[in-house]
Amino acid sequence: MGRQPCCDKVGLKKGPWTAEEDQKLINFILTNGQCCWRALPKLAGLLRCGKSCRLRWTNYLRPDLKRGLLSEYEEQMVIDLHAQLGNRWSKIASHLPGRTDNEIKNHWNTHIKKKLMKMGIDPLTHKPLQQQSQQEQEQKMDKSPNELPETSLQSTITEAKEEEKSLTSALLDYRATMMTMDDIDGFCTDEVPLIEPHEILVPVTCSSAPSSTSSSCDSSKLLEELQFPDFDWPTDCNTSNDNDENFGLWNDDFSDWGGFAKRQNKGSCW
DNA sequence: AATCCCATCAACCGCACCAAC
DNA sequence: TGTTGGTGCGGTTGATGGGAT
Repeated sequence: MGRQPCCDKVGLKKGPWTAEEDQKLINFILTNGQCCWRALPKLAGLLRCGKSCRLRWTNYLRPDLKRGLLSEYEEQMVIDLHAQLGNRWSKIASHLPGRTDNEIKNHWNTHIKKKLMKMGIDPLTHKPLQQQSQQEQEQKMDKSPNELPETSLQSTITEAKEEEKSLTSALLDYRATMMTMDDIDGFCTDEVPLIEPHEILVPVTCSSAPSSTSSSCDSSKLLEELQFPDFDWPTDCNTSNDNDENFGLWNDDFSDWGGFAKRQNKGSCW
């Protein structure tokens, strides 16, 4: 006997969220806290499954989310953390306050992967591609040393390797710089520390308007305009409401939101 | 101006994990 | 100890916008 589906899908809405749905969800969570996602849609008057609500909240509506592209520093952190943790996006995201696993995963697949490939780094192993292919070749040689034919391709490969070498050293230089920054902050990626929000100094270039999909457009407007009635906003944030980049300012007082979340989770489960 | 193609990212799906019983 | 239900996670899909032709 298989598992029950997370929700009976009959009559439930799918696809992009409307501003109205967003508002319902936000209002409900801010009033009641997050708890029992399965029951939430009914109680909040939403025709969505609990899973969908949770995802919408954690990936898009949470007020502590940073919007916009990842900074160079964040990107480098993602790369370093990925080297240690692999595709454990939620773990990686936990080191980048205001970023979601989904966001990081998407950014990895669309930007970082390509960037690394261009630099001659294998995004899976984080090793230089040439070194990897050499290893693979050696393995092949071990298996069948006489099978490798000398082809004209090899000279081309050598040229490509030279190019890769320079790219790789460029990357290593870059990483060394980043490591120096880490040293300054007392951050060593080997330890994979939890970074306190106040330690993150990320230039918020939120002019990087939130994504352009239909639902997000509606919702970003909603988020800008929305007043959260029962929510104790950090003062910094209130003072910056007239600024389109205000989401970034959450970083300054992220701990307050953490406290809020804890409070909400602790006490107010209906 | 119309169409095609590609990149991006929000949202979905299915499985894994964990706590409660 | 096994079962069940709730939640979290990672992979994948599909809608959308923008650039190229």
